[in-house]
Amino acid sequence: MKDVAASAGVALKTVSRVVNGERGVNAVTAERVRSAIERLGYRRDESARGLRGGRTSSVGLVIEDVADPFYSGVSRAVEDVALGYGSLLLSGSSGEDPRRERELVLTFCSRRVDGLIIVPAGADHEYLRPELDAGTPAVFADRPGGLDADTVICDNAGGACAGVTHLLRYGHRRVAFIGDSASIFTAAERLRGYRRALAEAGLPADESLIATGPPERAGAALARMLTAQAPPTALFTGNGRVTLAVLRTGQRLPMVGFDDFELADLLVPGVSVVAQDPAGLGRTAAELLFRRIQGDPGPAEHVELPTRLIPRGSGELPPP
Amino acid sequence: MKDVAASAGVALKTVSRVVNGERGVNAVTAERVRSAIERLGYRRDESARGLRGGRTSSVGLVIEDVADPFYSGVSRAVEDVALGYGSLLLSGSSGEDPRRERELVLTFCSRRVDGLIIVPAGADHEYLRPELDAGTPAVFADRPGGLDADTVICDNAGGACAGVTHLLRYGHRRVAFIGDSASIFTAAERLRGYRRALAEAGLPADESLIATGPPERAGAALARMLTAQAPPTALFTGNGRVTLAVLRTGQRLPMVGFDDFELADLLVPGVSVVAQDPAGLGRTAAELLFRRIQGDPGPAEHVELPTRLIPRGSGELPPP
DNA sequence: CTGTTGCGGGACAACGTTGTCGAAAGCAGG
DNA sequence: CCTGCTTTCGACAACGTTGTCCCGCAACAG
Repeated sequence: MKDVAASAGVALKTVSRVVNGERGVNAVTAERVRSAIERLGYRRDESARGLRGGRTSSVGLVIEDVADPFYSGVSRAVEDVALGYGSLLLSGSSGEDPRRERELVLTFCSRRVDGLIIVPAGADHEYLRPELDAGTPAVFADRPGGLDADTVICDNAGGACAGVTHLLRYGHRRVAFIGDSASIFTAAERLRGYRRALAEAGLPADESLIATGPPERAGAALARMLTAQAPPTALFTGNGRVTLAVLRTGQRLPMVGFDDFELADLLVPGVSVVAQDPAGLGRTAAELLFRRIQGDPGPAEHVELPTRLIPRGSGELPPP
Repeated sequence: MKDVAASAGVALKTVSRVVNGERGVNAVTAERVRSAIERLGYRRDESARGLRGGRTSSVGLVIEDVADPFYSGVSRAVEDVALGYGSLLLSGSSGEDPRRERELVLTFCSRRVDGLIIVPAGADHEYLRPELDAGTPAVFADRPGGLDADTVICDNAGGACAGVTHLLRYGHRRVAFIGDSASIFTAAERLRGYRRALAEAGLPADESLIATGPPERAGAALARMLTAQAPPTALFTGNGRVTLAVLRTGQRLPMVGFDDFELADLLVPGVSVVAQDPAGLGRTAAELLFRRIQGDPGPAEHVELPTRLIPRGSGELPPP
């Protein structure tokens, strides 16, 4: 910018004015400055700008893994909203590791993001306190973060309950549940929904039909259940990765899965699912965040997004 | 930092020394500073740091769409490499729009990224010239960028040739090609590979068996071919989206698709594919970029990554 | 006692911006 | 001619860091 000013024979401030489209610059002078900018290939330094003013026009997003279609959908939606607000999205994958999540968040804070959207990997977010106090808003997405901050989550329990109830309607009385580790909030909620569905139907919950743990162990869990004395006649899976793991075993029994996935409709039979809306989740969280960034002071909001049952065949089969 | 210095009763520079682990600070003083940092919740401002020093410890990545599994795989790999180099990844989706790509790249440059990885949407990248001249390295990934910069691409033609040859080996003589718009580099290359395979087998290329255009029109194109006088007995699809579009038509004929995808193995028959390695692409491009950032001066490199044919059933069927 | 060395620590400038203030010049009205 | 207002523009400080230079002090050799 200094060079541009020298080249155009004006003061620094005048260049700044032209770049920012402020008034108070003669048209002729402005043109001279603009041509100097063009000639020198000058580009305003956003980080210096953020240093001087308060805003950096950037927001941070911490997800579990960009390569997971659910989170990449979230990411894309947040990016689009940020674009609309003239903001850049910084995003990173925590890989479900609380330490890495913390590291990412702190990195974003070091870059003075205007706000944060976090899919919590850990339970404790006290480390965020200084930032929140300093006025950097944060929104927790997909799972609650423990702090009294804005939160956008899906109706995990309700969705699971609806999915299981759907199976019960076709006459099943022994519906198994295979889900992710119970320490993960969404997994626990969905298990809660499963139990609620059974309770509402007046059925007892048989603990031998419930398995939780890493998705890669889901296949083995199913095999155990099917070879037991009283095997299930239907299955509810707690997330997309578990659903895939189960499908790969080759075992086909009536089932409904949590999370929609590409090609679910092309399998035979089509896989009935309880679908979340990743884009909606990302969009809602981002809109909420930008409202905060723009100064909305109200109390923390807790939004719950609905799920949608999509029947495709696998969930509409009666017991043998 | 000023506050920390005041609170610890030392000078600014001493705090800076402690934060950066420089020597020349008494252990007692250092401890006093550290406790002040803790007490005040101080966090070094990375943008001010980048302003003073040259490096910002960040790199930019422009892809077509994070929500596309291929690109999210690339993104994840680049992120992992960047993490290893202590660098933050800024990434954005161009949506195949050259204007948006340019805008993103310039935004990244405004933030003074140390380097760029670009999946080119447009053909002209002259706008990058000032940055390259200023010493910001750039690597083009998946497609060449026109400039004389480092490039990492897949062996599109070779992969397509291998896929088509595979079909020919099973006795097909009328293999159709349905691909993305010919204006896209990868699509054009794959079509070239298709033609090469036919030529090598001594077969004429029947233009009525070749269709290019947006994936959503692939289904219609296939329908036209199948109802024509001399329909194809096998099909090669030019990318993952086209493959999906074709599968959704419900038409099943012997086929091989470019790009692997989740669940390809669970369809009946399993879909044989020519697989690219998105993680490998991202990793290679990122490693190359960081070598440049660290000062490697050599001439522009052009890396070509191999593809892998994965037979799953759909490509191993003879003509009726 | 003097000169030298090393260590701990501080003052200051600079990075590239922008907000604040004020100066100079032009113009209208008296 | 003076006064008051507007337009145009520049000087300067400040944002949060870090590199450079310098100073004071203790230890040590001569």
